[in-house]
Amino acid sequence: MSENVRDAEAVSRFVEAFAAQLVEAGMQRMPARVFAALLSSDEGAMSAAELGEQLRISPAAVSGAVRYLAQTHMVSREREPGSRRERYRVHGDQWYEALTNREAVIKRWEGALREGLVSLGAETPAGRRMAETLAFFEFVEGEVSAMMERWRVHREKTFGS
Amino acid sequence: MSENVRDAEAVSRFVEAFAAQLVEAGMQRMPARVFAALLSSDEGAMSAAELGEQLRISPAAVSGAVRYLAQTHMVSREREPGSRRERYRVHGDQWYEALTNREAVIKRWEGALREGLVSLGAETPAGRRMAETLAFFEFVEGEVSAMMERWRVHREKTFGS
DNA sequence: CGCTTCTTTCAGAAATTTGTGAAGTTAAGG
DNA sequence: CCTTAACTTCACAAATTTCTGAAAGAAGCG
Repeated sequence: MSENVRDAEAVSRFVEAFAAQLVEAGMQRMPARVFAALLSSDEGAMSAAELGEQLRISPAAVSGAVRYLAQTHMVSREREPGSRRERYRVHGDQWYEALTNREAVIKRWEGALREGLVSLGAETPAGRRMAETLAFFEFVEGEVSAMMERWRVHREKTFGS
Repeated sequence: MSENVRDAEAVSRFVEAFAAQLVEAGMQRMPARVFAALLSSDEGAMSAAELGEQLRISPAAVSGAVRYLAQTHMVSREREPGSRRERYRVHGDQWYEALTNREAVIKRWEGALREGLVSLGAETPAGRRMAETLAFFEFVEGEVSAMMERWRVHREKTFGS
């Protein structure tokens, strides 16, 4: 066993373990597996064919998974110059910012809460509870962007540019 | 239409709309609906029978939903004194702290990442990427508790004790 | 104790979700 | 243009999840 050949089985174990956690947190199985595979690849990028082979899934499954991941900004698509092959890349920093972009989710929660507030009346006990919940989300929303700013600083210090 | 009778249809609209958002964010349907119903109730608490009637679901469905919600600390169970009826309550402040308890989720992600780091080797490109990811989660974990502290202060100011 | 009321468990029917093969679309490269 | 490689879409089979009715299990109260 050569030392610089990645241990395919160790990689696979990680991919499946990490994907399982993502699934448990609500992500669909295929996007989770594809994402984990990209995260653990040395280049941080793979082609559809490579993904299909490593994960033993059909091109259709790869296609569906990467579409989802691209839409949610967890990976970006790149065209390999001079080829119709595409590569899917996890951008070291971009992806966890995307994770934080549950902001979109929070926004929709806020929308639903605001409507409820209107139709139930702000002066009812239920209305007051919902107003406080809404305030919490608004607070969090503001805090998150400040936190990401601090992270960038912290990251710079720890990992260099 | 009397003014102090809650408009059942408006409540229902809110419940279903808010629950739909929770579902979209990964929560199961019944827990989401039950939770939304509790949130929009004036008392912030309902019995199993009331939940079943309002949501048009079986006792079995209520039972499953509240078990999940109790496990994840989104609601607490209370025994109605002198009765075998139970009430399920959303504690104004307790529940969104529970939401923040995605911390448990993050902890498990960290676990998977650490294992991957070991088996892939910290000195590989993939290893470095995972180390940075891990550092991000560790950073977030610390920030979240500080944020909740600030929220409590902010809440005090805005809503009184 | 036994009756009654409420809750939980469980097996299964129904609905939904998931992943595939196959056909369809696009675009590079001769 | 035509060929061919790469990706996407779609209909369907399989697997999984969800919710229910029915039966069993607790716990108050007489």
